[in-house]
Amino acid sequence: MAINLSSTKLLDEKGLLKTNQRKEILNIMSLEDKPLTAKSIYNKLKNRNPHLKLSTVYRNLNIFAEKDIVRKLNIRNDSNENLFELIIKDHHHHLVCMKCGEIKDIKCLLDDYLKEIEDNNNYLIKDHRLTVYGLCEDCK
Amino acid sequence: MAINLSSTKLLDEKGLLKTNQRKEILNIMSLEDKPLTAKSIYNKLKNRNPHLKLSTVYRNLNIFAEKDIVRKLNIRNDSNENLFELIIKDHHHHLVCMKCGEIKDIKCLLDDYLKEIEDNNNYLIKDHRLTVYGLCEDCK
DNA sequence: CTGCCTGCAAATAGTTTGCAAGTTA
DNA sequence: TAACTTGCAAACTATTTGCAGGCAG
Repeated sequence: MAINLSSTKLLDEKGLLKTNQRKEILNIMSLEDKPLTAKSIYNKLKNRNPHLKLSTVYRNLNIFAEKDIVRKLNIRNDSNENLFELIIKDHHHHLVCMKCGEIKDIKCLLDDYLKEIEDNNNYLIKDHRLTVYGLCEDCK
Repeated sequence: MAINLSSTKLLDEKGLLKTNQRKEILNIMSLEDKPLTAKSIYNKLKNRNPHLKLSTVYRNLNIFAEKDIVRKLNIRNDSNENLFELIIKDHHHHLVCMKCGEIKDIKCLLDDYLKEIEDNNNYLIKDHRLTVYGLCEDCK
């Protein structure tokens, strides 16, 4: 389910300069059906653009995160690298296989629960992240 | 709600040598009502034991995590440091204030939802972590 | 042309590791 | 004493930053 994304339009909307590096980063992220690390994005792109630097990827991912184009997950991979995913309209969570590392998207059914938390704790709830860990069909 | 913990008993049960450093780390963690970073544990302990090294804290937190004494959270603080908490019998989640950083424990009501995920995806679910972000009473 | 962006190199910061000396049982 | 743990210093790895040149608008 690759996302159909117009990277130039998105960059325009957010008031960011439309550079090739930025468009390529967004395009790669929209083609993948899972969160990516800065390094994996870099590796996928450096064939086409040998001048691209990892620091540029990091820099833009941070800018995208500030502009709510991208979300920095609080799941990290085994190498302690951050994972990033495009923010798209449908909110979802992640189901992670503890053995092979497969990540699936799962739907969110937490609205009632969140309302209860909000009332009980006198908080204004803004966001939440759920990660479910288990063994996938092949690994269990 | 500091946990009443016998660190020596716990270390015994897990087959770990009962050193002062380990006991002190566990005691500090049981006194705190929130997840701690390696550095904050180190800072709290180095007054009493000036020889203690940060690497020793890290080393033991990792050993504790392997032995299921401690849990490494996938929330990180602003400095990108890992947070650790004692694993205690009652499962719970975290409610984090986005402004002041306060972390509260909240109860888990996800059993039905998890069962549904398990069935829908053909996974065997082993664990899950929810973090809810918002603004606390004082910050909102 | 003007300011934002990138490549490059070097710095930061969190965490890990090798080793010799010290401690636990 | 034998095995395990710690202090110490140094390495490692992910991420960030300063700067000069390059590119988008």
